[in-house]
Amino acid sequence: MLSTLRIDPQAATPIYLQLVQQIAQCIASGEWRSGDEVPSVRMVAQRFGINPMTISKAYSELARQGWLMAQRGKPMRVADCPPEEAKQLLQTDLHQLVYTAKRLGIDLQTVQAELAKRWEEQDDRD
Amino acid sequence: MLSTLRIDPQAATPIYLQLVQQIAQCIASGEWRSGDEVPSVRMVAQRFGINPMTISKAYSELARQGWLMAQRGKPMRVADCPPEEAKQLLQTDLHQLVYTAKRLGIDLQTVQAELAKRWEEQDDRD
Amino acid sequence: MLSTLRIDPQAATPIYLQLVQQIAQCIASGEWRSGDEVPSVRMVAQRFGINPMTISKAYSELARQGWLMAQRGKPMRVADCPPEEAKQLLQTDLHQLVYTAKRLGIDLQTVQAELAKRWEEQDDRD
Amino acid sequence: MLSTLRIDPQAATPIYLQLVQQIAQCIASGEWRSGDEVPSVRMVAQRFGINPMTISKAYSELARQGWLMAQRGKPMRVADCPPEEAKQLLQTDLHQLVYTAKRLGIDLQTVQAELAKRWEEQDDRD
DNA sequence: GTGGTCTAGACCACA
DNA sequence: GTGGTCTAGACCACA
Repeated sequence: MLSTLRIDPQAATPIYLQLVQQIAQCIASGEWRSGDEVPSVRMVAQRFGINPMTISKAYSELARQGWLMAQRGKPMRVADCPPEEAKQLLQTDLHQLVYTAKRLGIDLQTVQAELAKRWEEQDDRD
Repeated sequence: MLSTLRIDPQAATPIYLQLVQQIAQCIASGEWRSGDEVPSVRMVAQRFGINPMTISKAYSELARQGWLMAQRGKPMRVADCPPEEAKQLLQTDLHQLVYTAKRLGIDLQTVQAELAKRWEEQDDRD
Repeated sequence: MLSTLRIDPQAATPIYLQLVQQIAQCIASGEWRSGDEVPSVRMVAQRFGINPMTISKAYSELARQGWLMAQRGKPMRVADCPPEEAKQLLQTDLHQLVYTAKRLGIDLQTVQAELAKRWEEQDDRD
Repeated sequence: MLSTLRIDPQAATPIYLQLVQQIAQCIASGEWRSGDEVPSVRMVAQRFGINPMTISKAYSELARQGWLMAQRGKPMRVADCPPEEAKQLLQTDLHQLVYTAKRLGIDLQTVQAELAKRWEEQDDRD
């Protein structure tokens, strides 16, 4: 499960937030399945050379948002029913796009065309 | 020109960045025209109750990106030729959207539909 | 006797404490009677899918508080004379309530009213 | 504002939670007023001899819950409109009390009487 | 000045 | 083994 995560310590967004966003997407996309055990704080810490508390902070936030379940003394698990926030992730991006496009005076048709073009070119990885 | 700007001191994004993004869009959209004098640091500061240093930082960044021109001793002006970055603004948002959609396993058709729906509903102001 | 207990592995309060509190209440309320044999550690463990050590810890704590009697080699039993702590359970909750109410500046009359209302609505199970 | 807070490093409840609960009550009770600047993380840390991160964690949680407002670079403030959770504080305690009383088979009248008695005796401080 | 993030490392309750 | 809390101390962006 760890092989999907990409951490960039140099990035502007804090490390713990990078983890939160990426793991949320892993769950929303079904890559991490409900009930799966999540890699332990220590494992992730060692794997990426990050302080355990940083991962701990990310996991806590994910539990608070409902993506993960915490059970005392046991490893965390992917929550049973991925929350509504899954769809929310896309909506946030759509909102930003529409906002920018309208401000720039670009019409829907052009945006749609650009979107289609980009869809072809852009690797899933980026 | 100030009436378009909306500053949210509570937001996660720093105030100076809010200014940078919004002013860049004002210029890209033609709302602020090439050659126009930009409102002085003091004016903006007073208008929004923000520290002048914050506006100053935003203006410097905008000048660096080529949106504004600084002339010693004179007020800043909107740059002659709005840079290529105008289109870049949209591309950044498109990139983020495509990335999320692909991760979630949503197909292009669905995204286009959602985009069209959102386009109708979303006010230019939001 | 087990059918009364409700364990929530997700809850913030440790499982062993959930057991302690609920069993103490079962005894205080007379549901579990003096002299009754208590379900074995293994039975409880199996029934709820909990680690036996967790139940063991709860039983020890209950014995220490005087709710249960341990007899070498024999199953534990409900203690002969339910301790004074029975009343104590209510007092603890009252203390917390009064503390909060006074801090919030709510008067006794209002609290009494709220209490009566809640008394009607709240199921015994909750 | 600091003189109201009482921290017990020995207590079972984590220090940061003690802070969260007490400050929430200070706000709900009107002792800390909307718009007031909150003592800085460093001040509280020094005052109680606690690590700044512990206070920081408490403040973040309070901001997340809506009790405090964070503004980048400026001191935190008590939020404009204390959230609905104010009433929630009392309800939580009431729920616990009713639950216990019913389990013990105590009737409403008795509980009310005990409540009144306790109300007289119990100091606001406890 | 402010809060936010991160590290390195300790100790804890819990299972 | 697990996650949760806390310390001491550093560095950062921001105002």
